[in-house]
Amino acid sequence: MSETAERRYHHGNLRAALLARAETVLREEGAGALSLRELARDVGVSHGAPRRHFADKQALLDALAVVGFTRLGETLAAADPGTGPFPARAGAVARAYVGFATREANLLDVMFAAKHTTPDPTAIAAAADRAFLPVLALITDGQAAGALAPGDPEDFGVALFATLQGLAALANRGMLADATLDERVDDAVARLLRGSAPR
Amino acid sequence: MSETAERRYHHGNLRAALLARAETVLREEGAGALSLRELARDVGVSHGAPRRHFADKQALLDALAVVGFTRLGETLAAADPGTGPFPARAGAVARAYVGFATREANLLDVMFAAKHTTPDPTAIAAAADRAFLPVLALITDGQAAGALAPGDPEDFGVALFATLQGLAALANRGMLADATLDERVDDAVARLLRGSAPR
DNA sequence: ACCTGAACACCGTTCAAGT
DNA sequence: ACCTGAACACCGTTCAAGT
Repeated sequence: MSETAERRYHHGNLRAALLARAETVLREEGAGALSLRELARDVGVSHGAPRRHFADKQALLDALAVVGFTRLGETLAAADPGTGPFPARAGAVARAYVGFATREANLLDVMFAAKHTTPDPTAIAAAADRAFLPVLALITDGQAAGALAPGDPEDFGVALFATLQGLAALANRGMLADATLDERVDDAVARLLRGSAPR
Repeated sequence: MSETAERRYHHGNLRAALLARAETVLREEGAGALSLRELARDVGVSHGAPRRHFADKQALLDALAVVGFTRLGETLAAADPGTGPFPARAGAVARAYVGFATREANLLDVMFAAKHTTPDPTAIAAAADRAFLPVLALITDGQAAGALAPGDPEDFGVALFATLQGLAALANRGMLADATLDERVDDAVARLLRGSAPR
């Protein structure tokens, strides 16, 4: 294992290894605990080596954000049953979103950090857009089925996303004492759906 | 309460001076630029001195969070005209919240950071509760006026706050390209009000 | 009581040098 | 092309000593 594995490792897998380790540290200890030097140590490489693959710490965080949006997109796509009444589909996707947002709270912080000042800021935006594509399709279905008033699907999409993002933020900060998160989600989504029905 | 106990350093109160300087740095450069050592330098004191007033960096951040919630409460209270139709009052308060949240984006990050692991975590929670008191009163008025369905005011409050917090987050991350923030706020609040009317 | 200054153990970043 | 290791300038935190 040693010779070939070492060689392969150092020739092409360092970026992936750093990213994987960073994801674990992020999940377990938060973004504040991320250190390029410690990551390098963990992965068995000198502290200067990461620079080859991440120009600076922010570049590493940006790469984590892209990973996060990709995972989120998969989660959302998998959550939509694709058939059945619109409110049931919307509720399933909504619970999946806040589930992801609370399970991966630290990752979410990195995904929505206001810092992305790196070489290619569009990479993150593109990953984010891709993640929300399944939701936009769902909304279009809802309009076609007469459950939602017609109009730009993004209007409802923004309102829905804002609601869920806000609920996740409250939950992650421990500010949702009285009711459970899913109850809050169901209640808020129900209000939004009622207020977005055709009139 | 009135614990401005006039601790003196060269020209006055070190704790207050550090806090004031920290608020400026936070507003202009973000939480990442906050350094206890630099703050001490700015204020003309040795790097060990802040420790007298803030046990560690997190204690400073927590104190900033309390300041932020206090300011937010004042802003919300001032925004409610106190009379007039409920939707107009709710709209005014909603716009005031997102206005604060976008004007003081860095402060908001600190206020809602998930870190508060310090001696007195209840201080922040208490400040937050106090900040939202005026909104709860407004909701009660709305129920009395028949604009909102009866029930625990906190149910509507959580949904409203989540929506606004989410919109502010989107705006602060530059993810609200198409429409202006106030348009998004008005649209989302209108949906929420329609969906929360008595049936 | 409040502040100073040295000390310690960590960082991120840069860069000449190795392979 | 990829990685090492020394160097630099910064941190947060601790603590004996000063005032």
